[in-house]
Amino acid sequence: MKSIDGALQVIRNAGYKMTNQRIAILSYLAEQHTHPTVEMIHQGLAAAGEQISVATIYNTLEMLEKVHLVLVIDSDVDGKQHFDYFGTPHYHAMCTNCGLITDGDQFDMSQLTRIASEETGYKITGYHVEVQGLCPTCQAKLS
Amino acid sequence: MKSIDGALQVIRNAGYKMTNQRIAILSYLAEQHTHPTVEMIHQGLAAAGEQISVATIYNTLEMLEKVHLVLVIDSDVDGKQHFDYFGTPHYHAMCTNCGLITDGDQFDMSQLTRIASEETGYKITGYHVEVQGLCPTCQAKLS
DNA sequence: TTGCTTGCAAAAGGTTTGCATTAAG
DNA sequence: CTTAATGCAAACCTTTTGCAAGCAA
Repeated sequence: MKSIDGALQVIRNAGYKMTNQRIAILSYLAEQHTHPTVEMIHQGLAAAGEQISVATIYNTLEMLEKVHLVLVIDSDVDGKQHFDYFGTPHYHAMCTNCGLITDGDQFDMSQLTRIASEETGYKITGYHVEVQGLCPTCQAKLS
Repeated sequence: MKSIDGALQVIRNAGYKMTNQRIAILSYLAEQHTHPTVEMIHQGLAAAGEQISVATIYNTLEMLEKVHLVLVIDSDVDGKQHFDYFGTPHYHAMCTNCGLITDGDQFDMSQLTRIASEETGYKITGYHVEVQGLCPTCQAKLS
């Protein structure tokens, strides 16, 4: 489980106020090994006794994305946004059958921003690398 | 402008019927240098005198994605699906300000599927690499 | 002829918005 | 105090769905 101390610092430094809701959402994200949707966050917190409105969850996640503490993953499998509270650079593998999202870090993406910047002229601020396929469970299930 | 002959063959081989709507949509995609949304395709075809329902456009694009002739790009900037009728492997640069999507092919992604397959155990069938940032136009506009 | 494809319109459902209330700094 | 953040519910809008009619093969 990741610590959220550094994250709280980033949020304060960006000039945002610290609220109980933001701490709760961040704590929830830090202890998840999944890539939750807004609905999952909402229900997960509700199950823990924290009633936070979906509007606030959307607001908070948007803020967290702005300060680069979370990554948004649009799933074509379920059509929902999934959120990734990440520490180290990594790519995602998404199962086209069940929608499972798995993290990976063995692919070196250090050159991507440099090459993309040179080729397109963009001022690069982030990236997202994803592979699609069948997860091990679905491979077994469908064989 | 790309030829659609090969694409038509792929569609037939996959067992789909060939309709005027499908040919029109494919032709439209082939002559675009943008990454159109369903709405853009619908209006673009309407402007050319082709009235095709959005339901059919959605159906066709889903079919084209299944046979790997188009790529779906979920834009976080406008919240819509953009479609990419592609020939060669490439990555995308998306402008976080105006939503412009630019293609690039100078980054070698040949190892991505191999490494991802080994690391995650997925049976990889596709990938999507995207960088976010400010396009040259927006850089000038915001400076 | 067969059944995939189209098209219309309604429904769905994730996300956004307006505004009054609350609380952080 | 001042202003940002929260919460509720309605509104929004892209995408999906059901079903009747049309058209490839």
